Amino acid sequence: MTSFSDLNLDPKVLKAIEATGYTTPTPIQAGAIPPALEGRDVLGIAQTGTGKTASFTLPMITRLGKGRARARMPRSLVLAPTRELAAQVAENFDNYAKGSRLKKALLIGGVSFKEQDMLIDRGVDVLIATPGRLIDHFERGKLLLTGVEIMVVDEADRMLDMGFIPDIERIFEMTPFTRQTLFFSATMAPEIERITNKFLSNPVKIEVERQNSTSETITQILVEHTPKAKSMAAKDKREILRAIIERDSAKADDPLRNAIIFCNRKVEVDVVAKSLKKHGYNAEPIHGDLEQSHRTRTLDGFRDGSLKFLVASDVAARGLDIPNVSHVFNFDVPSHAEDYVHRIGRTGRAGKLGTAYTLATPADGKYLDAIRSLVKADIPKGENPWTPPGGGNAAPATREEEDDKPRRTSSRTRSRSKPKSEDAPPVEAPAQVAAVEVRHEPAPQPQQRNDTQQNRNRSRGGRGRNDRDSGPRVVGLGDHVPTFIELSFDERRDEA
DNA sequence: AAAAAAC
Repeated sequence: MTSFSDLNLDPKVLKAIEATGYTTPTPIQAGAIPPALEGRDVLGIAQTGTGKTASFTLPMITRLGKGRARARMPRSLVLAPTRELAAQVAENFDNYAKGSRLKKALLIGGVSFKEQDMLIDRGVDVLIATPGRLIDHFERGKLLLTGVEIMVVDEADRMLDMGFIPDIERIFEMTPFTRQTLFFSATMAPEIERITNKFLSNPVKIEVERQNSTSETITQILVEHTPKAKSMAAKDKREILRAIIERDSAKADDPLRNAIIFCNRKVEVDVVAKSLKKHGYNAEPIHGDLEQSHRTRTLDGFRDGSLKFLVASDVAARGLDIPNVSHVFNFDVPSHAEDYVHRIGRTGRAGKLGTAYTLATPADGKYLDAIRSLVKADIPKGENPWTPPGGGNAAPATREEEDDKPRRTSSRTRSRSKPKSEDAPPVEAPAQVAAVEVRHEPAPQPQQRNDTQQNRNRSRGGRGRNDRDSGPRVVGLGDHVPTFIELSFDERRDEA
């Protein structure tokens, strides 16, 4: 078994790792760090929770150790899809770069440019950014990416989901082709494949399975409910949610200590958070419409335990590393099956046990099917601890007056009936997220490139990035005008 | 049916 000390990392980095208490690299770290240190491109196929972040920060710090940043010319660049993820990478970087003199800047939206500008002006070794803000800085002429030696794309599949791929391509094209690229994605969708073929050069491909501690430690439970009317679904689910919270808080083993409650829509996040608060629960919402400072504060509160219930949109579904989350609730069944895996992966982390509830109504059938087929397993059904007043679950409507309210109004917080949190024995059967195949492919063949000329002539203006494999035809950087510069603002906007 | 990311 390798240990970090076998990995040729900078002694100062090793010291910082030691201080964190880790001794053994995770599979993605063991696979990615050695080639990354050699300067090779790396294609890492790994989920969050596999130690992915350290697998690029550690070699980056080591490799950047020598050399010095120049004003406005960062030496490395890390791209992350959300502000929170970027901030998390920055934190990780701070931890491991303690002993070094490396300067870093975090470029994310929602905060002022001023401070970010100042840092860039002084020169940074590491730039950690979300695509939008990075491009904004670039457009203002505050930033040159021609000095980037190492570029990291984290959570590429999520970037794809969020429509960032064109931005990512533009950013790739602003950096020198001589850069080293470390590229991470949980899946290899065709579009991701295309990007990696285009921008990675003879990468070392490392594919690791979802960490056991994630899948095997999560108890998944499906709670089904048939509302008397469709419009009652949300209200009923809020009742069910509280009933489960009450029941599981009182459990002897693996009791509920805290929870992330995922909703599909931002308005629903607000409604559920408000409703929980109204019922005396310590809950706060988090989603993209909230001010960044508020988002940060809320997340910090949840991390340090002062906030017990985080009601979240999918902004918090992926990548966020929050240890000690005992429960995850899918208040809504996610409409993208992969999001299910990401959401429930927020619990059961670092070897701890976790419970993931999914509240479903008959309308969710086809999404549940998609989830079942993705995880290649059934989600065990658990008991619904809430009984609607005056009747069974599937009984015909008797309280129509409540149902007929317009949707907006009825989804406002009006929940009032006390949950009947009888001690229905929790029916739990452990389910596992299907393991992803493990494949280590240390050295795939070089890509065959013979379309250099076509690439060069493409209307988007970027020269073919693949020229790298077919000889030193591209000389220097001067002939390359970043694509987005050639487009007007309107064109850029229309492209998006 | 949506979320996220730039002013």
